[in-house]
Amino acid sequence: MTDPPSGPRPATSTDVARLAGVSQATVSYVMNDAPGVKISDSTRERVRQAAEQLGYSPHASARTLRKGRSDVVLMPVPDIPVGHLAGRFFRELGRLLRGHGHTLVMYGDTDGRGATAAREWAQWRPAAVLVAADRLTRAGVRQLHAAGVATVVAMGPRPSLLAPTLVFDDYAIGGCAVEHLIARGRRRLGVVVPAEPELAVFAGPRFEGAERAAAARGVAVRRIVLPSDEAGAAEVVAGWDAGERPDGIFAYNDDYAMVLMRVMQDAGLAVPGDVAVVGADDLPLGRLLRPRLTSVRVAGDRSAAQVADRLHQMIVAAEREAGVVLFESSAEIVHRESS
Amino acid sequence: MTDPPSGPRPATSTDVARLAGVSQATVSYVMNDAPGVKISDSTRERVRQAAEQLGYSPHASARTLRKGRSDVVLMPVPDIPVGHLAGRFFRELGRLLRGHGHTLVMYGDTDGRGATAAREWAQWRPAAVLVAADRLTRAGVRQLHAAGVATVVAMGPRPSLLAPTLVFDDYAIGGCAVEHLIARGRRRLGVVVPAEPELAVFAGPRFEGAERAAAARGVAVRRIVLPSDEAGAAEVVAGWDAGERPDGIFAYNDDYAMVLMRVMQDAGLAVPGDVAVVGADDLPLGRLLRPRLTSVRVAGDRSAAQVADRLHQMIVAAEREAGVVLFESSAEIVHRESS
DNA sequence: TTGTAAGCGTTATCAC
DNA sequence: GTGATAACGCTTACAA
Repeated sequence: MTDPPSGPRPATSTDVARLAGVSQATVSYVMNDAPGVKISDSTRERVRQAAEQLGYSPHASARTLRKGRSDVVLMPVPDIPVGHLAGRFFRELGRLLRGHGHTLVMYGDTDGRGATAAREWAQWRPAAVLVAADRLTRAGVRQLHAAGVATVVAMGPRPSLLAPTLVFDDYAIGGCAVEHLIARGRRRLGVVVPAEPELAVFAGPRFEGAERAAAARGVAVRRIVLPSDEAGAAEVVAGWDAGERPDGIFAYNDDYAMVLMRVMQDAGLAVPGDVAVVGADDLPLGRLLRPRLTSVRVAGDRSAAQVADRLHQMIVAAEREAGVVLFESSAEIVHRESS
Repeated sequence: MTDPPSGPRPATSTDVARLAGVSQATVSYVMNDAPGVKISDSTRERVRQAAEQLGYSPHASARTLRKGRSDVVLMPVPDIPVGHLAGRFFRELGRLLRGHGHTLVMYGDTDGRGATAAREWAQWRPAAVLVAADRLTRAGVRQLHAAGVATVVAMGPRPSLLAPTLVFDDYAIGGCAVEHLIARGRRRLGVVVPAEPELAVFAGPRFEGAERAAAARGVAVRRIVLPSDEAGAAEVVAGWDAGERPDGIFAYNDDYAMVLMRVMQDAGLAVPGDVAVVGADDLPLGRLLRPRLTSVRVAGDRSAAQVADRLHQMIVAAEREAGVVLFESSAEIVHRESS
């Protein structure tokens, strides 16, 4: 791949041993606080000093090779924009996993799935793989397990049949929004589906959830395919007849809600007078709009801390029961002025 | 760290060799398309088949150990929220680096700096490290080079003295905004500095850039420490005397600009009548506001493709000249209704 | 054209 | 308590 390193070689444990005047194994014992091995305090101290002096940093690959598995929790991420909840959640999760001796790594891969993708992830012999549920196949999971990956965790809108799952419940988001709209007396409901295809993974469940909740109350919903740019959105709105125009819209998320509100207002429609609008994700900016945007807030039923603990436990025990829910997001309405 | 893997061991190149009836070395040759080694097509095919059948995935750590360096481009990221430009830029960069055989990896680390942090990054023997300029020290860079890291790249508002740099020019952003405000006839200028301390890295340069540009035109700027929440921001605005109130404000970025606009309007101030407001980052949402927000758009002087190419070249050649600018963002005003 | 064998730096199993 | 020593899976001279 690349040329060999030039310049001074990095210090190895052998170098440390030489400097400290002990055997190489002793260095390893000291560095890892090996259990069941007694090392005198003086030796311990000398080794520590020598390591410090040489700027010794154990070679992660050598360790992984020897142990058969790294301490990495691998999160392969294609180009999907990460929502706000997820963003915060994973930052926190990463911080917490460190406390358990793991390192959360976002791995910029292609958008492949199944066994082929799994093979690439497996190269790194991670302790766990955290990946979108729809990128897993039975063969892929098998491949990962065969590669010594202790734990495969799926992420998706519902429990995966292939692995324990972090459930980000997009169905509930749609349902919550629609229930609110109905409670506010709206009956001609519209649900935005982004025109941008990369959002389909989230949009599908949000729409379905909305549809189901509406159906349960005997209300129909209409699908509104909306582009995220103002001009395109304006065209969509301009195409509405007064009669068939919705009086309540779940706009997929706050971003689309803002575009929609703007173009509807420009078209002379009052929000919420003529049309109520509900977004999702509860972006800080939404509450600054006129009218302030009603939104579905997505929260977790469990803290990132609990997920981190559980994940660690699963890695250690090599648990791999499918269908288990490690985390489930909950949806709740934040009622403001737009609905 | 964790228990050893259970179940079937992952297939090794030796397993593949056995199945294909060739030597282990041959497997390596075939898998890597080794240059200067002729392998008959039939052998090649048999090896390929065997690898496929066993679901063989080469052990990245073994490869790294042997070669002394991995193909990873490591990007250690603490909890700093990534701006929009940066987000898009790095997604693109990641995609492009794959084409060169590298893998961009976001590494969730602590927020340490200097040699200690470098030691942790060095563990992975990455081909390159991409990191915030202020986390680098001379010792840290030396440590990385000693660990065989071919290339250390800094990211910051100006060329680093320690490494080649991706310059995200926050000075220019502040300057651009203030020049615009002055051109629009504003003379009592305010510059927002977020109350949130984690933004200081960006806020400092943006403020300084604004200050310098103003000074060059004989105008003073006033520092406005603004919290990001509406109530806090409202308090700040309420504290202004009519006389000393600014007539033009650079609001740090679009987020703060939106809060500021909202609370100023609620306080009875007209935008841009009484106060002109300029944001930065040109968020899509800004143009949806009333009035539509003027913003400083941050663009690149070079495409991510060029940076990827250059970075690859640097890795291969182990170039490490400090002061070189690999990328420099440019700032340009997007004039809308708020100024 | 293919096989043999020497390491890469670490951890773990034994002797001492 | 500490020190040899044998893997771990791979790449790459060099031998055949």
